[in-house]
Order: sequence, then structure tokens, then C-alpha cells
Amino acid sequence: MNQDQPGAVGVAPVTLDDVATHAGVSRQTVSNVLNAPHRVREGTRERVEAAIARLGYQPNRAARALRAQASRMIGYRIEPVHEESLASIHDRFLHALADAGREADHHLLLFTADDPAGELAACARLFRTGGVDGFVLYGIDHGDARPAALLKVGAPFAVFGRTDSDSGHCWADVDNVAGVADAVDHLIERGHRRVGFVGWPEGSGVGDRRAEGWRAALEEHGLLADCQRLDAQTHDTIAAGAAAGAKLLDLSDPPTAIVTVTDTLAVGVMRAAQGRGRVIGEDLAVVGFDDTPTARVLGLSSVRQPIEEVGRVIVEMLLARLPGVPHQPQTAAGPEGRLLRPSLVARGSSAAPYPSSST
Amino acid sequence: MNQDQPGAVGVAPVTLDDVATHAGVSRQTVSNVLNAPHRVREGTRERVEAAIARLGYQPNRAARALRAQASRMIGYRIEPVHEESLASIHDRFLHALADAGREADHHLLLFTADDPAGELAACARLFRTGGVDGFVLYGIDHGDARPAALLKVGAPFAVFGRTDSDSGHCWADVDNVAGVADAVDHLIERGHRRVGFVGWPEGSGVGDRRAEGWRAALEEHGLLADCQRLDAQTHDTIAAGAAAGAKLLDLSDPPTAIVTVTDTLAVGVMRAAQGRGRVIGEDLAVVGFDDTPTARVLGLSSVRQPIEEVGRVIVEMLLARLPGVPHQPQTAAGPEGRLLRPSLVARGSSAAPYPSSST
DNA sequence: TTGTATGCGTTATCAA
DNA sequence: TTGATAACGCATACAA
Repeated sequence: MNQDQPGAVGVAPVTLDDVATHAGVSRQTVSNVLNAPHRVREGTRERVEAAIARLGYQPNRAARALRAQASRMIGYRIEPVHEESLASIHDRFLHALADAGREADHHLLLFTADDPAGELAACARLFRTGGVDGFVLYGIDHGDARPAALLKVGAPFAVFGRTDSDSGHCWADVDNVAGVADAVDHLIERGHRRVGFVGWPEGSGVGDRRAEGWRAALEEHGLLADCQRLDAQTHDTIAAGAAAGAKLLDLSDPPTAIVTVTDTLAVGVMRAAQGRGRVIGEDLAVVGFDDTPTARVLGLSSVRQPIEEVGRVIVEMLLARLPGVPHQPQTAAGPEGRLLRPSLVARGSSAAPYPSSST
Repeated sequence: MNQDQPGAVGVAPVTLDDVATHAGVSRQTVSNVLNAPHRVREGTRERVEAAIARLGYQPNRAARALRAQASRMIGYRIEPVHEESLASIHDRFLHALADAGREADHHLLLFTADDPAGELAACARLFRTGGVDGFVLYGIDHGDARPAALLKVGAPFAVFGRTDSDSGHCWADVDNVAGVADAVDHLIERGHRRVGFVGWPEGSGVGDRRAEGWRAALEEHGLLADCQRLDAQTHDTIAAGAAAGAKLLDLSDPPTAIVTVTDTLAVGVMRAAQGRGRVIGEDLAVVGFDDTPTARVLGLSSVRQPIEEVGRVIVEMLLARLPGVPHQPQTAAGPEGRLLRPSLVARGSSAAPYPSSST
């Protein structure tokens, strides 16, 4: 009828031998039916398949892993939850990874570590003990020592993000420049001419690229000169965002719209504006980054990262590089890196058109 | 110097045999040093330990799993991210699980499923193939068919939440009654006499218990009669919360404070109140449930679940029931269930004392 | 096309 | 106290 395991209650596991006995063949033939069906005669194959279905046989993972020297596991470090951060990205990413792995019968192995050093130690250990076939690294940015270290360990891996020198490993990243540029375009389209930016301190690849997106978009519209002084840099908390927002709003010629490097900072900016009696979406437009649940609640426009796609792409790349599973012709095992485009989610905070008379 | 693996670059894995050769003993002796140190002479042991350290030997997980019939893996289904929900609980829970497992050298195996049926099929498969030793189930509530089904499969598991008939498996849950009761107590202490409640439709254990907490606390203070009509029930979206809040606020004798079954609904209530020109924390007190990041942003008081502790306790219980790892005397393998107390996080939304003259 | 033998790395049993 | 042997379940090379 169906191929579910027959309602057996805590039964003894079915092995290859059981199936072989049942089908009246050797266990090697059963193995062939599973791993090289073409090498077996049709009649025999059907008999074996029937036995497999009836007994609900499923190959033992440990045995398979031991024999094949491949665990079909992908290691992933789950980081502690930042209480300050609003991000739900991590959750989405994790789900995407697990989902992508499923299709290739690879599962995610989650582990924790207290710091990057601990993470590397854990990675090395997991890899050397055959616990995982490779890793996915999250939140890679300039100066991250993990890629080089993992390379040294000899473990395959793929990362979300980029270091200053991406070499020898594959990566996927969101096009942060384009993301912020889209936000700026959107605001200019609505009539804004003075668009500010609240970013992170210089030095992080992600932050610098988002700032670059702001600058580039303004330049393209010939507005850079007007907005030259309309940016601020600070660390990623609501309070800091409020301070930065206050600074910009208190200028003699303040921006009519502000883009921020994260939703967290956007919330701070909104707070500062409201504290000055300004109505978000009317007196001041704000666009954040990450499309967090909080942004939805507050009606904050935000740049949404295509995390699900990033996860899919990353797993794809990693699996392509794993020895023993040559899905592809493995000519060059696919591209080294992929840049994915985020999309703007426009909400009330940037809804109202702005009278173009603003200089 | 240190016991890290010597900076070997992608070297061949070290096996028990390598260590044995190196130490001039048989591999069985090496195994004994690791698994039954007392059965080996001190001198030999030291020699073997030195070899282990020098070679950076670490036992192969697959081989160990095959031999011991135990993968040292805990299965966990990661659910799709609810776009509507504000919860970060899931993230915290996951981290807690991974962290708790680490201490016992157990790791989390993540998998996805499209629905409960798919989840059960995946569980059965993972368990029968030796991929995991047991499972942790999240979000169990009345009418959940998974526990019974897993029991039938014969897989050990522990759940977060309770069904109507918890039997045969261990569970941990948050004391929802006490959580909401604490919130109500807090409001009464601040002078409120008319405390409303926005909950879920009847039938869910979690929702009903939270409603019960509201009822019980009011009764204890002799205020139940006054507040009898001050509750509403709806599903868990911001819009629904706003509607429910509007209904309560538009009563001829409206509540001065409202407790909600989730932060999501609380946000809705706040929105309804603000739409009516009421200032949260002054004209109306609101307390939510879950202590989401959004609650922090909005200054919303909220009941915080001790998720980290729940995770720890659940893993502890599960491991205690796993065959082969008898940490405890395994008399009765510990208690069947544990109820953990949440704590109220008071913020601005319930800050101001309310003049006790309100009827 | 099918079956036999062997080994993946570990640990349990038993004999020395 | 130590070592030889076998077995966990599967898959590969090779022989029939």
C-alpha cells in the first residue's frame, strides 16, 4: 500500500541482511539495488524492492558514514542571542539551511562555542572525528580569521559574507551596496533631496558597503554634494541610533529622509524624531535594513535580505565541493562566490511623497 | 604544551591503531585507557595518554556510533519562521538545547518538515536509521498527536509543553498560570482595579492557562466580579489584538490595565489605545507575554519565559532516559515533568501608579 | 548478473 | 593487566 514503515512498535532495526534473507538474495545484491540499480536484473530488483518496502528497511547512518567516510552532516555554530538586536535573520537562515540540506539528505549539526577560538576548536574536532563533512559559517566580515583557520584544518566550508580576501573557499553574500542604493532611490523618487545615513563605524565590510550604497546612489542623482554632511556613524543599539538621529535632525539644514544600516538604528532614529515632535512618514522618512519583525510592527520600511536564497545557495555550493557527492560534473565545482540582491519593503515610514521644494 | 591538535594541515585522521603503534601497545589497551582507565596500569596509561595527546587522537564518531548503537545526536525539527509572530523564543530555545547537549557530548541534529505528519515520518526515519538517539519536541499543546506517535515509534523524547494527558514521556513547561498571575498582581499593586485580558480562543492549553492566571489572580484579590466582562479572545495577530483592544476600551466602564496572552496581541492593544489618544503607561497599562525584542523596543512590560532553563532541563531529562548513558542511578530516571516559573519584566507600559479611585 | 571476502574504527568478550 | 578475536551495518573490489 504505502511505503511507510509498518506500524511496528519499537521493533528491532532492519538490516541489509534481513532484506537479503527475505528476498532470497545476498546482501550485496540488495546494496546494489540501492546504490547501482542498473547492475541488477529487473526481476531480482523488484523482488528486493518489495522486501525493502515490506520490511521498511532504511540504511543505517552510522554504518554508511563509517564505510563511506562521510557523515552527511553539515556543521553550524549557533551563536548566543543578542538581547539588543532585533534580528530574526538568524532564524530564517537556519531554516533555509536545514531545508536545503534535506533535499540532498544532508542534515545540520548544531553546536555552540563561547568565542571564535572555541568555535574553531569545535570545528576541528567535529571534522576530524567525522562528525560533519563540512561547515557553514555565518556573519563573515573583514578580518575574520575563521576561513583561513578552517582552510588549514582542511575542512570544506561555505560562508555567508565576505572577508577582505576571499580565496580558496566559496561564499554567498547580499549585495549591500545595491540594497541601500535601492532605499535611497526610493526616497529620491518620493521627492526627497536631502537623504541622510546612519551607519556603523568604518572598518566592517558590511557597514562600509551599505554606506557606499548611500553615497553611490546620491552621486548618481547628483545629490551627493547636498548630502555630504548628512551621515553619522555609531554602534548598533537603539540608544546610539537615537543619538545619531538627534545629531542629524538638529542640523541647521537637516535631512528629510534617513536611511540606516540596521533596523535597530532606525528605531533609534524614529525615537529621536518623535521626541522632536516629528511624524514619521510625513515630516521624516526612515528606511532601515533587515526587515525585522519590529520593522513590521512599527511600519518601518526596510531592506530585506534574501536569506532563504542565501541559505540555499550556500548549501548548494558546499555540497558541490564535498568529496564523494559529485552532483555536478565537478569541472570547477561551480563559482567561488555569489552576490544576491536584496529587496526594499516599503511601509508607512517612507510612504508620503515629499514636496520637492527642499533646499 | 597544549592538547590542541598540532597544526597539522588536512592530515589523515588518527585512529586507535595509530595510537597503539605509537605507544607500543595493542589498540584494545588504548580503548581501555579511554573507556575504563582503572583497568590499566599507571605506567602504560601515561604512555598511552602521551601518545594520544601527541597525535591529537580523537575517536571517530561514526565508528563509535555503529559500535555503541548510539549516535549521541538529538533530533529537533526547526519550524518555518512565522512572519506574523514576534517571538525570539525559538532562537533562545535552540541555543539552550545546543548548549545543554554540549556538556554531555551530544549534538543537535536539525531537520525540517512540511507538516506534523512529515515531522513524524522524518522522526521515525531518523530514529530507525540511527541518526539520532532521541528527540526534543517544541510547542506541544493539547491535542498534539506527536507524543503518542513517537511513543509508538519507540523513540525517547522530551517535550516543551504539555498535552491533555502527559503520560509515558517527560516534559518541561512554563507555569503560564503563575506568569499571568504575576502580571495581574503587579498591576493591582500599582493601583489598578479593572484589569482586562486579551487571550486566545479557548481550547489551547497554553492560552487557557494564561487566562486562568488572570482569573485566579483577580479572584484572590476579590476583584473578579468587577472584571468579569473585561476579557476578549482572538487569534494571534496585531490586527486582531487591536480589534480586541478597541472592544475593551470602548466599553462604558473600560479597564485601566490590560494583560495579553502574547506580545503580539499587546502591540495590537497598544495601537488601539494610541488610536484613541491614550498614552500607554499613563492612561492605560499593558503587559504582554514572551518578552520579545519588540517589547523591549516599545517599552512593553512582558512576562519572560525561562527558556534557557527549559532547554537545559529538557536535555537533562532526555539524556537521563537514553539507554547506555546512565548518569543517574536510573531508579526511575528522574521526574516525569517540571514546571518552571516565568518572571515579569516591568517596563514603561505599566510604570505609572494608577489612582485607586476607579469604579 | 550475482555472490564472497574484506575493511571502515570502535568496543565487548574472553583468554592469556 | 594486557591482547587476540569478533561484531556493529554497509559498500567496494573482485571472483564466480
